[in-house]
Amino acid sequence: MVREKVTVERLTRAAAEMADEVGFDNVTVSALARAFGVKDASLYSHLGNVHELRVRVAVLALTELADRVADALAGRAGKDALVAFADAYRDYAKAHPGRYTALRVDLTPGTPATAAARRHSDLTRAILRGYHLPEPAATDAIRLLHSTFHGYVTLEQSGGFGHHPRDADTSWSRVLDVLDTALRHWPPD
Amino acid sequence: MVREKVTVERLTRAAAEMADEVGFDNVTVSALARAFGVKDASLYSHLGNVHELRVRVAVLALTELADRVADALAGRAGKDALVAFADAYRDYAKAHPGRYTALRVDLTPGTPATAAARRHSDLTRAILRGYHLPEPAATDAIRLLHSTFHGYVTLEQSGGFGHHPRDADTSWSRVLDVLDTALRHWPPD
DNA sequence: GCTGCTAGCCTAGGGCTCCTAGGCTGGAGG
DNA sequence: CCTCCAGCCTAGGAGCCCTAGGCTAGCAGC
Repeated sequence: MVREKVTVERLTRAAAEMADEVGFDNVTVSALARAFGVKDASLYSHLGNVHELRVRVAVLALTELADRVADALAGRAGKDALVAFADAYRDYAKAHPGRYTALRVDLTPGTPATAAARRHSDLTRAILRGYHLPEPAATDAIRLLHSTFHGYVTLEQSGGFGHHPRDADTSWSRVLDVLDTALRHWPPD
Repeated sequence: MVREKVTVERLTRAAAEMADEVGFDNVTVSALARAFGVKDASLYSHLGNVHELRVRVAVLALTELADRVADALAGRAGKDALVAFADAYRDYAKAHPGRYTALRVDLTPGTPATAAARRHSDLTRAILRGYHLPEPAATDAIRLLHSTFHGYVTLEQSGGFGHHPRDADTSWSRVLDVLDTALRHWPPD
């Protein structure tokens, strides 16, 4: 473990990595201090409290996820965009389970988290551009997409699909087919 | 607080109530012991460790939820069954946020949790009876439904829908309409 | 009724976590 | 050169999880 200069940014990144390795709930101020070769009390020069650390990891994750999704969406429309978004989302969650779990922390309004969350919501809305849904159907559709992606990834992560032989990847692409159809034939009113 | 005889069942129920009131993560052995007017060390005559307590609450919640859903499904088929299931699910999560959160604990196989989880999965499958989906489409459909319900409820619970004026109930019934359509026109193969 | 077992409480205490208070120091800026 | 302060330290309190070991009341068997 190379002993780096302690900064809030480095602490946040280290916490995110630790979360992916040992689980978000096992990231503690003490463990982080140990990783930096420093006493835990010392970290309070950089952090207000544990909650701030957790929120920082959540914002980091939200930002990274939005970046990936934005990349994936670039130049795509319609089902292409839907699948790219969904895959980027799911791949991120798989690659960074701890960071993904961090997204569940209470992001009380007013924090920089709100901005990151808005960006995320805007990106989800961008998927719909190819489907030409008017409001309020668009909002309902976004909620459906977000719920399904989040739910699928969460259940998969917690092993909810392991009891059945059907491959989770296959189900996933089937689910995306169905969502695409749903968006193309969204009921009026 | 009436001081009741301490039993595992009473501890579990009290923990579930406490979870709904102060959040699942704030249910501790110490707090539970205080509620029973007893020292925390005393609870270890009844419980092996905190994890056991959490799993017990999760199993309690899973069982209660399965009961509600089973009630809701009785005598219904098709979209009726779908909506009844979904509403029972969402209503339970709203009424018992702490218990619902408990369902996210790792239910390692082998525990009585497995049985409760299977019952839950069987009930979800019962919804599909009216839609006549063959395997493996049925499994994919169950995964879609479960993901969407779970995701929607989780996001709603964590305030994810609060930023937009569109009513969460309205979106919910729209989502159910769309899922019903999807199940009726599930793509072949 | 007496004896002995056990369920279920207790105190004591160790280890980890979060966090506060206050002290020391090395290096940057005046 | 001297001052200041960022950023480390030690000390310590409080809460939580859990173990070890002791006391007691009530029940079972004689």
